[in-house]
Amino acid sequence: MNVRMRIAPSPTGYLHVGNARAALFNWLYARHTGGTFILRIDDTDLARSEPEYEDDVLVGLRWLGLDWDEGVEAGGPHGTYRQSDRLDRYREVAERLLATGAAYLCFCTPEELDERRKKAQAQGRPPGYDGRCRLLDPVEAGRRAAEGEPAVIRLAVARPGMTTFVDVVRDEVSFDHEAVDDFVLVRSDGSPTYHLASTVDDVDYEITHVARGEDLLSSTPKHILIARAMGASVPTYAHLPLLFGPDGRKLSKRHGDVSLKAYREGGYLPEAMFNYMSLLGWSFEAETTVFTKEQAIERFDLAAVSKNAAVFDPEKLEWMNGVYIRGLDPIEFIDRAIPFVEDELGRELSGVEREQLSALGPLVQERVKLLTEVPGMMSFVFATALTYDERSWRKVMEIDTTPGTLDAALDRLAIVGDWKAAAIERELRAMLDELGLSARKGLQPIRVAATGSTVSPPLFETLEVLGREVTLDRLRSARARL
RNA sequence: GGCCCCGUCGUCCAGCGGCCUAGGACGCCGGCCUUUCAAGCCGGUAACGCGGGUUCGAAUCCCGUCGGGGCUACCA
Repeated sequence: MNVRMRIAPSPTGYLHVGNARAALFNWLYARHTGGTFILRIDDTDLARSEPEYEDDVLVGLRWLGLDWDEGVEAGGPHGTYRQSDRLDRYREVAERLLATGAAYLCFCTPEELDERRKKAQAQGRPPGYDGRCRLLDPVEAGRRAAEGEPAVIRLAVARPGMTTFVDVVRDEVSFDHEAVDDFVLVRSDGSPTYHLASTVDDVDYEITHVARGEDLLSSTPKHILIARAMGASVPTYAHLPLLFGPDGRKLSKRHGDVSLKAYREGGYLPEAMFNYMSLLGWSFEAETTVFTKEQAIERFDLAAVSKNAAVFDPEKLEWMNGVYIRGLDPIEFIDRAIPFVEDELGRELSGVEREQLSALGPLVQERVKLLTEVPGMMSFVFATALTYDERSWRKVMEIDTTPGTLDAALDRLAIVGDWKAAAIERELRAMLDELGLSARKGLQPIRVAATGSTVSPPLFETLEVLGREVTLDRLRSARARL
């Protein structure tokens, strides 16, 4: 059987990391099985759907490296893969279910339903719809609807009854139909509900495996019932553990950054994001946490997905991002970092500046966890008038050996023959000997003078990149400021 | 309230009846290295929610209990 899986986000907001994780698991399994991965846009909620969000979904998935074989922008045998283009189809299915008696018209008003629900809940009964309109004569009901009386279409759920299915991650799950009410398929304005649209699409697109968040577990009997009523086969379901925020609740906006976009712009590498997210509810192997996309595809299995919810841990993600940054080819690192530097600078870098950046690149690369940290770590190179970090200045410039150190450094650096890190180091170490200073004490003033901070890339290389003129200039300025 | 799901270090995972005096990773703490900061290396901290069974033997199976979560819409 050819595996066909889909991810069906609603473009009502930026791509959520929970959805991105679900997309990732679907993609991994599709790739693992040599199946087909499909991107469908569930935009039945016309009021809240925005093109900007749809765009963000596409950009986000591509950024993560999740390519789709069918769907929006990729095409395929099923049209546009957008629910808003299939309204007629949902209507058609609903009419047929109505005709076969699998569904019925309901004229209860929202107010009545609300009232009855409250009462049921107060009495400890299942709060769902009580099925009252099911008793109506279909012909009579049809006439009322034709006359314009507002009506919804509900599925006639078998009662008594029970729906049982085997969930790939949770094994067998059953729902007594006591708790599955005759839910709405089509609203009184003629629009399909999520349950109808999503299930019809899954059937029409011949989806074989539905892997989605556990929040949809209790809706699954509804989807199975619709598929069966359509005379279609039921896909295999896999309900993925939910992603929690640090407070142990479903990850949502109030937890801060829940959009993938925030991570894309926050200096994270897609490889790291991919790796980290794949660990939320799954493990590559007991002792291994860092692995490639290919390795993940090779080993991924829905049946091995964990049942318990996972807390999204930003600290571990950041650590992992550092691992991936350090693993980057130096050229690649600079290429990826440059946009962040230019963004911070508000202008493009010149050729010379790019070279300086490249020279310092490998030294900075192993010191950052996020690409967004690069500008802060390199900006001193481009500064025309250096600003000193106040704490750094107080800590090392206001001690009594500093003036002498700077004077000595100035003298020695002026005569360094070949302005290279090795020569600079030789000269400065000789200076330390002469002054009887430890490297720790003697080099810090030079660092602060040259970079403005006690924290910087290694000093000798840094001075080499700055060049003799700029270095001497900065030492003089600092000396004058003492 | 009803239904459903879940319960191993603070967090993410490993464990699927004996290999467990419970393993890895993040974090945290300490040390080494060191021109700062990182990185790296070494070491440490820390968990089977609880109570009953089943079994020669239970983190692993069963029941209960407690706890957490999800759903409960003419949202998705």
